[in-house]
Amino acid sequence: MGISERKEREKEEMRNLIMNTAFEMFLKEGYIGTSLRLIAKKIEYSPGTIYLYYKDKDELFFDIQTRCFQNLIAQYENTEKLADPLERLKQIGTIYMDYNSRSPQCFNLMFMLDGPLSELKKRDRWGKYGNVAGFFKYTVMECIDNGLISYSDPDEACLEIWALAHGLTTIYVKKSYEVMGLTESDIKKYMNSSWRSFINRIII
Amino acid sequence: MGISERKEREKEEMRNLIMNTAFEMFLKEGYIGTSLRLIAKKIEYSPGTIYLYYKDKDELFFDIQTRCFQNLIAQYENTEKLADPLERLKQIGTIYMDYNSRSPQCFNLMFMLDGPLSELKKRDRWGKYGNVAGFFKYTVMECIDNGLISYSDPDEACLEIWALAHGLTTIYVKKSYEVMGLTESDIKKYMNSSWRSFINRIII
DNA sequence: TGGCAGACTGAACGCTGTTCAGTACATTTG
DNA sequence: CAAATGTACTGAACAGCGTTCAGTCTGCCA
Repeated sequence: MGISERKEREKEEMRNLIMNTAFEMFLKEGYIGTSLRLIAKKIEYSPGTIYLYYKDKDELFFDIQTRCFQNLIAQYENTEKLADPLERLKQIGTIYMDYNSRSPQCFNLMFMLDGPLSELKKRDRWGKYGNVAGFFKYTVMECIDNGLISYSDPDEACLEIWALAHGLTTIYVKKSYEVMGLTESDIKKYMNSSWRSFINRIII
Repeated sequence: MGISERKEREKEEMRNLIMNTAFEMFLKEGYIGTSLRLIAKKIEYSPGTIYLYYKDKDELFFDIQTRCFQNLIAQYENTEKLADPLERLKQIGTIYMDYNSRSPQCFNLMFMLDGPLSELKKRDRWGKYGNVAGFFKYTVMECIDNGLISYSDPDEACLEIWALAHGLTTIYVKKSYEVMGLTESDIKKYMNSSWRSFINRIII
């Protein structure tokens, strides 16, 4: 059945076309700025067509969110090779803040928007394997097991360490540092020093 | 000129009516869920009327955001009386996380939405007096001056301490803890312990 | 070659923020 | 007191949004 296979392939290609176009537009304009009508116009199809490939906007942006997570994971390619868990932990934070600062729209979609995130939970994508959280938790546990950081509960350790990096990133991306009268260059500098100082505090 | 005064008063009352109604609806339904048309319907006026009192939706929600900040400030009424700056610092974090967790929509408006925040900057509301940031910074500086916490740069100290509380709150409000496979009761517990443990780490 | 299945369209629905010509009433003026 | 002015308000209209669906068009199979 070569024909049905070709149709399957064409369907896949169309989904990819929509996804790639949507992702590109999303990076520039964000979630709200990327309408299905504009995506349709860009790929020169009618708005209704997108609904033949995606149930609704949420489903499309769920896939975009997944890609954002994959991109984040990809940043850790070289980090995984590091033998020293503490060194790994340091880099995880640095890379996390760096990637999210450079891709604020991805950060928004992954952690700031309510919609797609709840979808993520339903679909149970937070598996143990191959995702960022798992890698992070594994590293933290290794640090604890080797007596490198002063935590006993891995979950609490993960949350606290993540919260700092996440908080710094959020403050940066949302420009909340303006509340404190700081400039963008201030916070960029402080993000690095704060992360270093925090790591030093938790090292045994 | 009693008439013009009455008109002034009526104008003020109308603005308050819009604001109070909008704020009430906003607390329940959030920024996106609160449309000008629904506000207009609730106060039994036409949609166009709101534009006689507010330039646009952003300006209205800027005022709502201001109220959110005022409410946050109000939480610190008793805290300001504390003589011990370290005790004050502890409470600032606890109250911050508590208030924002109980009023997630306010938290969103204050720190997650892009629009009104940039307006805030333009209008220069981040003054030194009477706002949360000022009180926080003053407390941190007092801690440093009295040799209570191991920081030298007040700005870095503020940012790092805030980042932790802010990160924990963000993770809670946005339910991002689900990424780590944690439940809501988990994070509630960990938010308190993480804050305590962090404070202990920075105490000299 | 006729019929069918699937891809696609584009108008339509109800929603949004926003604008503005027109109305209706209160106040000021002649 | 009547006319003119001013202002508060309306509601239809515009352009955009996500979404639906009757209808069309085309390529495949019998």
